Amino acid sequence: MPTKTPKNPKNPSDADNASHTSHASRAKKKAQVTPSPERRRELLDTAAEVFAAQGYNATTVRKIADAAGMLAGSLYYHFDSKESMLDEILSTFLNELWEGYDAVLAAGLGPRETIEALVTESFREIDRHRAAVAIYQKEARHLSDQPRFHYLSDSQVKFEKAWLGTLERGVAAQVFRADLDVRLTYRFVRDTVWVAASWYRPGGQHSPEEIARQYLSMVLDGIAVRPYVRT
Amino acid sequence: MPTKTPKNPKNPSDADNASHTSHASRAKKKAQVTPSPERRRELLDTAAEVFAAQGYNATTVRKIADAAGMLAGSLYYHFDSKESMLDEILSTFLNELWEGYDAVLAAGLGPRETIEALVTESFREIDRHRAAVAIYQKEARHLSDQPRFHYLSDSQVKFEKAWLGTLERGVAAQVFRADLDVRLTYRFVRDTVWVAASWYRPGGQHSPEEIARQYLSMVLDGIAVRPYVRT
DNA sequence: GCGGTTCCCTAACAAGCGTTTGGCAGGTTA
DNA sequence: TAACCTGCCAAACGCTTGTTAGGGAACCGC
Repeated sequence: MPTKTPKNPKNPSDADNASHTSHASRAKKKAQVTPSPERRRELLDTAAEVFAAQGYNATTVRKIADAAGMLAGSLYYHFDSKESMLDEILSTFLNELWEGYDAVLAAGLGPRETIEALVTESFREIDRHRAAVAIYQKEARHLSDQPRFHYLSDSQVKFEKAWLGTLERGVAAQVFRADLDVRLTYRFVRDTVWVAASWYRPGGQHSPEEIARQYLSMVLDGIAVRPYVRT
Repeated sequence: MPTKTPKNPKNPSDADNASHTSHASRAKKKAQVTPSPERRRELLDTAAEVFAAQGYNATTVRKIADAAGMLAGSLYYHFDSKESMLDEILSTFLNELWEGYDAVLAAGLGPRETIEALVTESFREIDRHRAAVAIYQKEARHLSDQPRFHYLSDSQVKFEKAWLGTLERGVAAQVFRADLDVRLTYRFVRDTVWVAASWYRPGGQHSPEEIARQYLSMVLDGIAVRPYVRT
């Protein structure tokens, strides 16, 4: 990474709307320059697509520019760096994700209903942010070492707390099996949901809700035929 | 990738022991040079570890050399290129995997027992080739575009045939539920197993067999408590 | 003690990387 | 008409990358 630390560290009119978790705190270098947010979104969408397909490191800034129909340098009118594109993609996704999750967790549902709602919400997020989810899965682990991406770890901790907590509540309430290792169960449920982003294509034959329904059916009841169940 | 196509395309004593699927067919350039296989293994192991931790593209050849306690150029005494290290890591893993799988599939077990055996075998492979599995998962998709790595797609096709076939047999034999989308179930089971490589650490508190047992229990019977089952 | 082999180091190479700089066309405002 | 943004291009920058060439130390069999 030839990041020759920029020579003009002037710190101008740092006035952002401050809702984002991470990239919002970064100062905007060039003072007079104000690119339109719509174009940013467009470019971030194509960038996310390329990142997801090729991997972040394998994606050159020239490939992104290519996909966007422009030249490499032109991207720097809209963004500070390649890394800040990644940052914005991931943090935007996580913000939206937690909006949904927090709503579910605040609803005061029972353990089973909470799991069902979380899974359904997750598939909706995958539907909306397929590329971002795919990037997250591939890169999160080694990104979270960098200070800039610490919010990834934070999110993961929060994530684990929500899911694990719900599972434990469920075991205590005897709606989930007590003979399983809860951590193992957590990872099992978490992974099965999110890896779906690697094969899911929006507009396919199954809606997010339908996929969620089937996944939940498998996770909760298993894929084996039951001998005979009396209720 | 500064791969300046080598200027000496001489094609010497091409005599390999020809068991490997992919890299074995590549000619050895330098005629007089014969590095020891043991050292190769060692270096490949550390390379795999770094690849798995940082991602293939983010891993520079200098980092690998560092981890191995040598200098970047020295690696080229043992290997043609960075890419051929990746190749050898992946193909070695896949060869061993298919040895195990083929044995299971040839055993003539019933559908449920086949699934159980495949899952158990998979966790054993994860135990043995954790790094390679992690690399495979992160990189396989975009690698299989390159001709050199076409064997990854081939393997995936074979893989799908084995699992999907077994599941369908199971549905026909009424040991697996018929009300689920079989493809979805396949992806579910497949993903459930293999993502474990991302958190599994050999020598942990659970043996591969124990993890397999719990995973199978979840996949087959679900995590919900059953009302009352009469056999 | 000599030729050969094994394994690594030193030092460079050209290509590709992310990024910067300056400028120019088109639209908007005055 | 002039001044001013916005969005992009053209061309270069310094660094890092994968890779190579040549050499040298240690050990071998003879």
